[in-house]
Amino acid sequence: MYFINVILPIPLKQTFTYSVNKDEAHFLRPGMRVAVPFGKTKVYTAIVYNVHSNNPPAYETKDIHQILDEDPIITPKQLQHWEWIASYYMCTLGEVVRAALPSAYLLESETIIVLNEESSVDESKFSDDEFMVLEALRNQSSLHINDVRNILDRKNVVSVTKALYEKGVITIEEEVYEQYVPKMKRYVKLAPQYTSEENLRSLLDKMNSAPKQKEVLMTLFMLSSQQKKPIEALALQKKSNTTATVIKALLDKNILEEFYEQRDRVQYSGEETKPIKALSEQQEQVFNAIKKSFDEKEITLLHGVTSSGKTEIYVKLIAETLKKGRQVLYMLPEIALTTQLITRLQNYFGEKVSVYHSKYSVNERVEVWNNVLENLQKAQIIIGARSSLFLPFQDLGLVVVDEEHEPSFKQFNPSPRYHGRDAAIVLAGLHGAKTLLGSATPSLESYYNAQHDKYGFTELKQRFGNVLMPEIELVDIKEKHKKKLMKGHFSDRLLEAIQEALANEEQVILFQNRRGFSPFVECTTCGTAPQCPNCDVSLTYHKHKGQLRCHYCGYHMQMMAACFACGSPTLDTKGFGTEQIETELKAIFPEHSIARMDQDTTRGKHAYAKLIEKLENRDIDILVGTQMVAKGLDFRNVSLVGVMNADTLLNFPDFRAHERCFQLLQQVSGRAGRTKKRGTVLVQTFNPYHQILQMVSTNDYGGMYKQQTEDRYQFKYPPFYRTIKFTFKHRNYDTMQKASQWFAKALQLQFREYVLGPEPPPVGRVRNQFISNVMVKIPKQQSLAKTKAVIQKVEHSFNAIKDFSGVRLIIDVDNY
DNA sequence: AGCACGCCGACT
DNA sequence: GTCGGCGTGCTC
Repeated sequence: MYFINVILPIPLKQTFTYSVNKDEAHFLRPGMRVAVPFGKTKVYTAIVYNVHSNNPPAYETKDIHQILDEDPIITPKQLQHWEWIASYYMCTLGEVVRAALPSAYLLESETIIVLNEESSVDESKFSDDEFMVLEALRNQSSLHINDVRNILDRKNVVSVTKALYEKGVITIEEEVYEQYVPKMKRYVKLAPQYTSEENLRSLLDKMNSAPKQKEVLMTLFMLSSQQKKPIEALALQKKSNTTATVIKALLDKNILEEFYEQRDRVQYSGEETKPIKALSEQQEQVFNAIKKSFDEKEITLLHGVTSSGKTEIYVKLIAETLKKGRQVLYMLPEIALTTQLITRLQNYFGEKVSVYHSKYSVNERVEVWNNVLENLQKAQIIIGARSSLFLPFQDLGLVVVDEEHEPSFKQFNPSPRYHGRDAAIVLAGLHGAKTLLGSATPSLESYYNAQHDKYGFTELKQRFGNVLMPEIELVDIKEKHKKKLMKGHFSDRLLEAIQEALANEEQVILFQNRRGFSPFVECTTCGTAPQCPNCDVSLTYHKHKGQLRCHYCGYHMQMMAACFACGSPTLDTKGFGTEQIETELKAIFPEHSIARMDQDTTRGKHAYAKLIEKLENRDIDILVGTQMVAKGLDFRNVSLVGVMNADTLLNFPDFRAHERCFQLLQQVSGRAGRTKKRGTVLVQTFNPYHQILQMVSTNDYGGMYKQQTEDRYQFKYPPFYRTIKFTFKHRNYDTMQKASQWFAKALQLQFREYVLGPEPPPVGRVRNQFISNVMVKIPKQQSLAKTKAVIQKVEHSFNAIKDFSGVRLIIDVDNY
């Protein structure tokens, strides 16, 4: 008797046991995929966890359906890493598997219905729906359950299919489709019998009557003498300037033979690689410091101001790692994964670079996965977003986490809620690889670790080529308002600066961290502001579309002409977003080209790239945008950056608001003056004396760090305490409230004053779900394992309470 | 997570 | 009286 335990890609804690025969048991190894029946109908792709012969006593095991792999596609190290993720972030292995594997590797069965030919059909007893399905089947012979849904235009089609099945009209099958389709390329070659001189000559003689075909043959000979590679059918056709029909004729006459070969979708076809640039003196020093610190420490933090040339240092480290024959993972936040950077690395490393992120198609991802698994040359360096840490590395030698402070490294939804940086550090540990964290504004936690000798630490203090850091000036708009020096949302100072930059033919970036025209609309007569029907927020006015929109659930409606409540037409907009800034700018600078960059204008596939290109070509004089403009844009000609209102960043209700504000403003400032000329940054604010803004203006990271760590210590936040956040969601307010209160109480029994809440988040209802949060703070000396064990016990009891069964509980470990 | 089974309101 | 709504419980 042989059994396997498998991981199913679903949020269930246990593995599941299936029976296999002797041959299968010998063939199967952990990390292979099998298709298994699960529940009454479904077939899932599962991962073999182990093979054994312990017959589970409590239930009857099912047989597996099919083995899907010849060799494991998941390495033992990966499984180990995934188990760490599951246990640290308190989720199931199945959830990790779902996040980790390219979706083409995780197929689920689909229900197919097929016409039963033998049945005699008494159509008079059919309902309309049944009849429609039958008609469709007569044309198509088989239907997906989804097709049936479309035909009947409704969601629940079980009753219809069931009825048809019972009448014996159809049979129902479950099928698993292989989703990954290798890309095949067609090649042609001369049929083998013509390889002898003699046959070939007589062939060519015969061909005089078919000059077109003869020409193709001659081209083929020419091409094969030039290159050893097989000849692509398409290339031949183009080169000999002919049509597919001519080639087809040659194939039909068996003069040519065709064959297909699998081809990589992701292929680097660039030029030869360039030698690695020599480092500046400063870079060289830092490079050596990093290597020295790697002798003692596993992790090193590189604090390098914007455009100080961090990438060159990474490149050199990567080159050294490759020399040792080890793989490199270069991780970046998704938004910073620009073509600019990828091309730069490809210039140095050519085809050794592979890219992996969510914009890649499922097929491309499978290919990168396989290349990494096989440790191929072209997968020596992986550049990717956080999900690339799930790839099947064989021998990782270096992990670079660039823009280490970026909050987007933390995944929130769906589970696993892991932090890309932290999970990458653990991965590096498993491989005995070194980790380099890089940032211009390191996260407080990483800087703290570096200060306390947990990480090594190096610093790049000057911008490359000694370009000066931009001058940052705070503009007090409270005073400007008083003195009536505001024009719309622009102070006279900002307008002046824009005019000056434009006069010098330089570009301007304006930053406003809110999209739309205004975050709410208010009736000046009765004070009513339209709210989202599904969420507890006011609707944002989008002037272009003439719509009111909810930024939480996507609800939208026509902008009304008069107040709903009192019918008065005296509507006023409150607050402002990028759209309003754009509108005002167009009125003030009608002769200049103004563009906007936010979620609304970068929705299309290439919209973002197009905007960047326009900016590069100087087709845009002023760019208005949200956070998006803060990331990775590297433009020589931007001399002025304006922050429309810094206060919204400061007043964010989060313990990291000040840190984030500092980081964001520093990042935005980094966009200004990347060439010889010193750039200017103007920050408009109502609180010019706010400590954080003062520190931004003096570029005082150290001061910010000191002040913020004091705050964090006092208020018991990271890096001094760990936090775990629990979120409760339910469409009934009372149920949600009771559930969160119950949970908080249960936790308080153990953790006492370290439990916060329950309290509602700033937006207490989203998509008709009421929300409440509970937070646990864990002192450094408290055992994490024991804490999580207690939490799991509480969770277990919670799930056993029937009243709370509909309440969604979300656990977020390190919710920052 | 799915999915089936089972109990209560709006339609033929 | 049925259809179909979603609460509840189970999955090797």
